[in-house]
Amino acid sequence: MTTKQEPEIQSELTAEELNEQMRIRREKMSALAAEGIEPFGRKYQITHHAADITGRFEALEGQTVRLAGRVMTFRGHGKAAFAHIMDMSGQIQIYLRQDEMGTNTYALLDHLDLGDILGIEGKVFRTQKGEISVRATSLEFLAKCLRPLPEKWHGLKDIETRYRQRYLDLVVNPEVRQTFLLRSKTIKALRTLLDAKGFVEVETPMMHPIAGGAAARPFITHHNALDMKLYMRIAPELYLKRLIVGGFERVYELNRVFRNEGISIKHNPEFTMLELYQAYADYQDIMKLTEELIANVALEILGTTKISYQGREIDLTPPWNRLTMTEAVKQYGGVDFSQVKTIEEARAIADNLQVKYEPKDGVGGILNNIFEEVAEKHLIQPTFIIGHPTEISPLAKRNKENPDITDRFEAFVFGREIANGFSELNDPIDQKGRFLIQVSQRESGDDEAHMMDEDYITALEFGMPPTGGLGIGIDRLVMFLTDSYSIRDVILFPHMRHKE
RNA sequence: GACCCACUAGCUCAGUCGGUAGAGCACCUGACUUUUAAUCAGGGUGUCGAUGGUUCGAGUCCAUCGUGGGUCACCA
Repeated sequence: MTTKQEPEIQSELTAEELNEQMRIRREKMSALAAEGIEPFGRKYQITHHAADITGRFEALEGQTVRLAGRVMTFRGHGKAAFAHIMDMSGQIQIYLRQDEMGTNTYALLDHLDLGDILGIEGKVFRTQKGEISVRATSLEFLAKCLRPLPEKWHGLKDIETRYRQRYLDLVVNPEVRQTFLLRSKTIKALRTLLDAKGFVEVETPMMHPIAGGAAARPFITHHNALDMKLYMRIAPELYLKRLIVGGFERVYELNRVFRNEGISIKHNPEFTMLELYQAYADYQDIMKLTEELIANVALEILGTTKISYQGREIDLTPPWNRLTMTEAVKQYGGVDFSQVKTIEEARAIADNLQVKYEPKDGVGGILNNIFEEVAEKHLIQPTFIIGHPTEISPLAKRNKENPDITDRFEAFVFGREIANGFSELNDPIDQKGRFLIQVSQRESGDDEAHMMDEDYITALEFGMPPTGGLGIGIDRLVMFLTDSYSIRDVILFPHMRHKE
C-alpha cells in the first residue's frame, strides 16, 4: 500500500528570517483570521477616489462614500483615531470613532499596520482644523502589509532599492509616480498626434533572423523548434519600410528595441523608440514633423514649449536651428572640412584636434567623430544637424548635389541625440552596394556593421516610393519633459544585475 | 573594461584616535474622542555587504570579492 506523499513545502519564512516587525505583522494577520476576517480581502466597490472627495467637497459633504487604498499614517487617540489612506489619485484623511463604528469594528484597529490596504465607507466632512476627511462607519481589510514600509518623512532614497523594488518607490515617493504618469501621457499624446495625421500603428517582429536598421550589437536568442538563431531587434526600420513597399503610406511603431551595449545614464539595454515612415515625403518634411511633434507633446503635457532641464532653459518652439555637420564642425571646432577630399587630410585634421579614429573610418567617419567630439556638447537648444556622410548612413538617400553626403538629420537637445531621420534610400542597387560595404566592414571585425539583408533588397526591387523616416528615443524625450537626470528614472524597471 | 565613491536597525542617517553599536521615524507596552512629522511615560529590535588578514582588540586599518552609483571608454 502506498500513500500519496505531499511534498513538504517550506513556504513560510522561519522565525530567524523574520525581523521583529515582520513577525508582529504576521501575528496581527493571524489574529484577524482567528476572528473570521480575511486579512487578504475580496472585491471592494468604491464610489470615489481621494481626489474626487477633496476636489468636490461642497457637493459631497455629508454624503456616504466608499474608497479604498493604502494606510500611510495612523494617529490613535484612545477611542478615536486618524489615518491617511492613499489611492491612485492621492491621499485623504479618515476619522475613526469607536462610538460611530461600534466597539467590535473599532477593535480591529489593534490589528492594523501602516501599509495595509483598506476599504472604507463613511461620510464626507471637514475637521475642526479644516481638513476634508471621511468619517468611517465601516472598514474592510483588503490586503495586509506584512513588511514595514520605508519611512514616511524621508521616503525611500536608496537608489538600488528604488530600482529593484520600484513598487516601494511608487508607494512612498509621489514625484516618481508623477514622472511615470507623465511618461504614459507623453506616449499617449504622440499616438494621438500621429493618428490624427493618418499614421497607422503597426507591430513588426521583435525577433529578427537578421538584425538590421541600426548599427548596434544585438542580443542573440535561439528558437528551439526551428533550431535557428534569432536576434532581438535593434530597430524596426527594415520591416516598416517593407510595409511602405506594401502600400501603407504612413506607418509607425512605438515600442521596445534591444541593444547589447553599455549601460549609462543615457543608455538602457532595452529602450523605447518611435519609428515612423511617410511615403512621398523627404527629410525636410520629416524635420518639420519632428519639431512639431515634440513641441506639441510638450504643450500637451506641460502646457508650454519652454522647458527646464537640469537647470538649463530649453525652448522647444519650432522652427529649430538647422546646421550641416560640416558647418557645426567649423563653428565649434574651427576647422573647414568642406574641401577635405583625401583620407590623409582628414586624419591630419583629426590628429591635430586629438580626435580618435579607426583604420576603417573614411573621410566621412572621421568628420562624424570630430563632430561628436567638438560640436555635440554645444547643441543645448534644439538643433537639427543635417548632411551626414554617406559612409555612416547606409540606409539614407544620397544628396542630389553631393553623393558623399545624405539627406539625413539628427536632432540634438542638451547635447544629446534625441531623433534621427532621413530620406530613405529606395534605390535597391545603391542599397545593395551599401550593404556590401557594411558586410566587408563586418568581416574585418566591426560587429556593429550591418548584415546583408537580401530579402529587404528584394522588397526594394519591387519599388518603394520616396519616403521620409524618423526615429525618436522616447526615454530621452521623457527625460527632458520630466527633468530626469538618468534614463533609469524614466524606466519603471531598469536593467539590473541579478542579485544572489 | 579602467578609475573614484557608497554599503551600519524595517527606512533615513551618525559613529572621533582601532577599545562594550547610536539617533530620528517605524515598531512594542501604557495613557489619550478633532489629530496631522499628534502628544506624553517606558522599551534598542543589528550577520556594521561577504571572505580573509594585521592586531591583545576591527564598523573603523589592509587585501580580495559582491552589489549599486558616478566619470571615462564603448554606444554614430
